[in-house]
Amino acid sequence: MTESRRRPGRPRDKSIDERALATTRELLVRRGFDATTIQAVAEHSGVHASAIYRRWPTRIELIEEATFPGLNPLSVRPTGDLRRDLRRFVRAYLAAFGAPAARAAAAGLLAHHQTSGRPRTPETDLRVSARPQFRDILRAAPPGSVDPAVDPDDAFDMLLGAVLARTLLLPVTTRQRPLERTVDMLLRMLRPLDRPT
Amino acid sequence: MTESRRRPGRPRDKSIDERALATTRELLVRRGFDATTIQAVAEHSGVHASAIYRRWPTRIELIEEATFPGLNPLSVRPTGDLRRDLRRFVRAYLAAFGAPAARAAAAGLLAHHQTSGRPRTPETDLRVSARPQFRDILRAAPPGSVDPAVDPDDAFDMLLGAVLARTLLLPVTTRQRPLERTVDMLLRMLRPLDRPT
Amino acid sequence: MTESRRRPGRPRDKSIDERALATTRELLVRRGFDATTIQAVAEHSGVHASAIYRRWPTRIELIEEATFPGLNPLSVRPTGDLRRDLRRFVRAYLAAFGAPAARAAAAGLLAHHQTSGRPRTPETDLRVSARPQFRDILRAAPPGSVDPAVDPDDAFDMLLGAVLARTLLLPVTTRQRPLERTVDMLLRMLRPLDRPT
Amino acid sequence: MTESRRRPGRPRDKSIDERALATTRELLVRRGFDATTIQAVAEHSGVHASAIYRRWPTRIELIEEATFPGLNPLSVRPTGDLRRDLRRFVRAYLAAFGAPAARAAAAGLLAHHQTSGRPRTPETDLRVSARPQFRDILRAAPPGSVDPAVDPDDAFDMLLGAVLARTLLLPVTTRQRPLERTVDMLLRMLRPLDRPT
DNA sequence: TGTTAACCGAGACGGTACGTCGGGTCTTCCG
DNA sequence: CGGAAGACCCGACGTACCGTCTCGGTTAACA
Repeated sequence: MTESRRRPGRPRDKSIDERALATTRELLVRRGFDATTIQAVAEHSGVHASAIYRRWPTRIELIEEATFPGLNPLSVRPTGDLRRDLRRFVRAYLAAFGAPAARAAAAGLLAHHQTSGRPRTPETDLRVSARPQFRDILRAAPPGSVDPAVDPDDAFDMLLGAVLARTLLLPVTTRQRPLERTVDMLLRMLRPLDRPT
Repeated sequence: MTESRRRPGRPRDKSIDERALATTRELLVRRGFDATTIQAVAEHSGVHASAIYRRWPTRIELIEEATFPGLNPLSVRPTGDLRRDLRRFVRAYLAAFGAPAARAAAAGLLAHHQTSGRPRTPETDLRVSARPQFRDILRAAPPGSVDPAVDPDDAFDMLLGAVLARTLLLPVTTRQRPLERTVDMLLRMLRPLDRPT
Repeated sequence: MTESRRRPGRPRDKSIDERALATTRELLVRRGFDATTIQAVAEHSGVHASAIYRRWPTRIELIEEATFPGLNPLSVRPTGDLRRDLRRFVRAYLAAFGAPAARAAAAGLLAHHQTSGRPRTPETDLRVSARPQFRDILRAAPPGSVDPAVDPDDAFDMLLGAVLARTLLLPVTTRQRPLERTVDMLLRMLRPLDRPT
Repeated sequence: MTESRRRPGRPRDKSIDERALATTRELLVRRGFDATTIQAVAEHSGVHASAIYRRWPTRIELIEEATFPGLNPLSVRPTGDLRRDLRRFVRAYLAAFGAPAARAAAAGLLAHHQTSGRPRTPETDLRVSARPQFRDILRAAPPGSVDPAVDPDDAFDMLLGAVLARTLLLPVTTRQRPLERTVDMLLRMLRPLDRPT
């Protein structure tokens, strides 16, 4: 209810938000993070710079909203089929990071947050945290398929790293390693060490 | 021999290089990538800005040399003891990325190179490529300890990602996950699938 | 009426124009043309350099406006009394060139325009052209006091030269030759060659 | 004898002086005073900048020597024919100021000396003073042709101004007013006021 | 039917960094 | 010692963004 309180005065033009965000993404992909300045967005979008500053206090926040808008877009309900769950999870995870604009922005955002000093947990920078979902998947897996000695966080770190590596290191145009190979690596990591007859 | 030919003209003052690079690293750690400007380095180091521009045409190149100077500092001769080799490898790898200045610079450099358009292989951005050494280690491992079905590059990508994640995501001051855990994960990935006799 | 249309956007702070111009004149007199840099004006006036660049694209234009602001400040209505008209004319002319700041700037401006290549008539450099007024004065003189054989432009050139010489050659502090002597020289030049009884 | 004392060490290469001066004049004419920098002279002449600094401590002195080398090139022995003497005098005077390089340099040199603060007499800046010669000419004129009431310095100032005006105000390429007109103006100034018998 | 508050565009404001260029001085090696 | 080369310190140049601000004019909801 508190949300729907109409503010007095002239309402904002929603189309301005959209045009600004779309142009931001376009510039990120075509010109890169450094060149995605507020003035450049203003020029290319036709939205005046002050209308942009009215919505996003700094260019960082504009870029953040343009690339990682929602807080947690991942919601995969585990089925119990470990390989299938992991595949869907990795796919969803990559979808967030894999969008060209997101890939172009990720490193810049990380660089900025490196020093911003505000309270940070590892993944909040990119507004994507999926640790709980990952744990749920492992918990739903059939007994014997996941070694209880493996710390889920350790495995998640490896996965997060692999996704980041794909995102940050490869130019936007490069052909990506097939997703299935990453899932394989995960399964290998998780399975129990050996199975005494 | 060809190298030692004295160049004509007044020789450069080596201490200027050192002071500039040291100050650059210091600023990266204390103020972060964005604040490590050429003028800031000039002020804090006492080196005049033009002397800096004479050596590094742009601040990016200054930061690169300050943080990832040599091309390939990793050289680990495999002993055949897989766990030990991997441990030394990961440690050496982390040493390159783990230095506070390097951690502070890495994301910024990646962001910049994202669009610089010049020919890039995945790791050249940070001037660290260790794929061949990694393959050597796997090759030297005793038979039966590494599953031949595992593509060494897949495993290396996971490792690189894990290192990157530690580097980029955590603030400089954060306590790191113990290195041994990462080595464990790697060993799990590599070992052959057990077959019931 | 068309003039007074309010321009959109935040109006310029008029006091900035005044402070910058005043400081420019002051520096010209006290430090000279070469030392009257935009940064020096910024420092001494408290006006930020970017506010100066917003108004005058280059320091030459700033100095021009500070020293020879209007296009044609001379307007002397001839009375027919030749000596009196000339005296007032020369006085007005000297007033434009005689201001200390103008004297300090004139040579520098001329030096700059020597090569600027843009379309130039002799006096436009210093934005002072008084040829028409001079001709009016001669035309209004009583018959017989001005030799019709004298080309007014020739006489004007001599006058302009004399004024320039006073302006450019003498240090700002030097005592000037009395104005009346210059008027005398002009009258001598203009009068008819001889008067047959 | 004192002059010919051979200094120890390698003698200076005279051709360097000439090349530097010639290039300086060329640049003055083609690019103007501001663009005639020491580095530009070095590049265009092939003479290294340090060789130039060894000879002329500042660029101003280089330009001075390149444009107004000798101290007093005017020496016109009066013949008593006033018009002829004046014509030769004006011609000689214009020859010094009229050379393209000199015309291009004059304003700049004046601007510089405006503030240099060292003891200055009016014409020393441009190293040309011809007041004494001018007085000699008037003195040698036949009685009755020069009004004794005219202060020779007043007349000389008018002449100097006229020459300066031609030099400074007109672009290097402009067609000049014929010299004879200037001589006429001078004669008009000088002749006695006619008295009805 | 006005108020009224927030919108919109335009653009000025104080700042900071950029990378270039010129000024003169100094240091090195070579002839 | 002269010459060539080039490093050194210093400071001005003009551009580009940053994020804030002040305007006049517009647009809806509310009184």
